[in-house]
Amino acid sequence: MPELPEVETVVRGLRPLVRGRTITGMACAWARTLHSPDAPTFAARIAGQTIQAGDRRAKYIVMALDHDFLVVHLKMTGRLYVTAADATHDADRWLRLHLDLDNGQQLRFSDPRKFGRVYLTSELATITGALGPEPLADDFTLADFMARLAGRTRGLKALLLDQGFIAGVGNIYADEALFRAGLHPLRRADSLTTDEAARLYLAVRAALNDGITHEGASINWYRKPDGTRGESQNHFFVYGRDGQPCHNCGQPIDKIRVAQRGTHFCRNCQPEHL
DNA sequence: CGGACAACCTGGCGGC
DNA sequence: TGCCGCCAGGTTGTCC
Repeated sequence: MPELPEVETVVRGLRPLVRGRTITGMACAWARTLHSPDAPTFAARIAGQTIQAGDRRAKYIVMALDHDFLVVHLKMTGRLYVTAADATHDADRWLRLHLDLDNGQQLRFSDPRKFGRVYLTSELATITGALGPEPLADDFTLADFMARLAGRTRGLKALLLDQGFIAGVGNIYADEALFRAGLHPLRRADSLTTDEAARLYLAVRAALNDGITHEGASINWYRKPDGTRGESQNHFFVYGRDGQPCHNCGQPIDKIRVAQRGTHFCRNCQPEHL
C-alpha cells in the first residue's frame, strides 16, 4: 500500500505544515506504535525540539529535529495528517499517536491495523542502514543496477520487493514495473540480457515516477495528508486488474502467488522463457 | 544465499 | 440480517 510514491506524496504534503514547528507535547494511545524509545523517554526527549526538515528514505518518513530524527513507517494502513488540535477527523477513529505543535495544531498518526511504527533516534543509520539505493536518485545509474543484478539467482519479483536490493518498491509498483519491462515475475535476475536489464531499470523508475505524478494509489486505506485520495490506481496496467484485458494485447491479466504476494501480469506480454 | 512461512493486526467483503 | 472465514501486504524473524 504505501510504497515509495505514496510516502513521497505524504512527505510533500506534510513538509510545509511541520517545518519550523516546535513539538510541545505527545500522547500515545497504542504503546506498540512507538518502536523506540519507550513512551516516557520518547515524550521527554522530543519535547522542545524543532522540526527542521521533512524527507523520505525508501518507505520511511524522516523528520530531522534539533538533536534527533523522528521516523515514521506507515506499513499497510498508517496515515499522517496535521490538524487543529480541537478538530476531529474520520481517521481519528484509529488514532495511535499525536504530537502537539507550537501553533495550536497537532501532527496525528492514525493506523487501523496497528502495524505502523514511529522511531526517535540520533542515529538514522540504525533504521535505514541496510536499505538499498533509492531507485529515483540521480546517481543511481543503469550500471549500478546491472552490478546489483549480477549473480542474483532470485526471481525478479522477489528481488524488487527486497528493500536491501532497491529501496521503496512494494507489491503494486513491482508488478507495474515488470509489466512495463515485459518481464515475467519469476524470471531469474541473472538471466537478463543487457537490453532486458535496461528495460527493467527504466520501467522501475517510470512506474515510480508515474505513481508520484498521480499522488499515490488509494486502493483502500492510503490517503494524502489532506485526507483526499491519490489517483495512481486509475492508471495501473496490471495491479488489481486480474481477469480484465491487458491494455497492450487484450488478453486477460493473470493473478498468481509469488513470494507470498498476489502477483498480476500478462502471460502474453511477459512470457516466461526462464 | 534464498525460499517458505508465521507473526503482527483489523476492516472489508464474499459466501452461506 | 448476521455470522464466518478469508484476504489485503511491509517488515522481521525463524527455520531449513
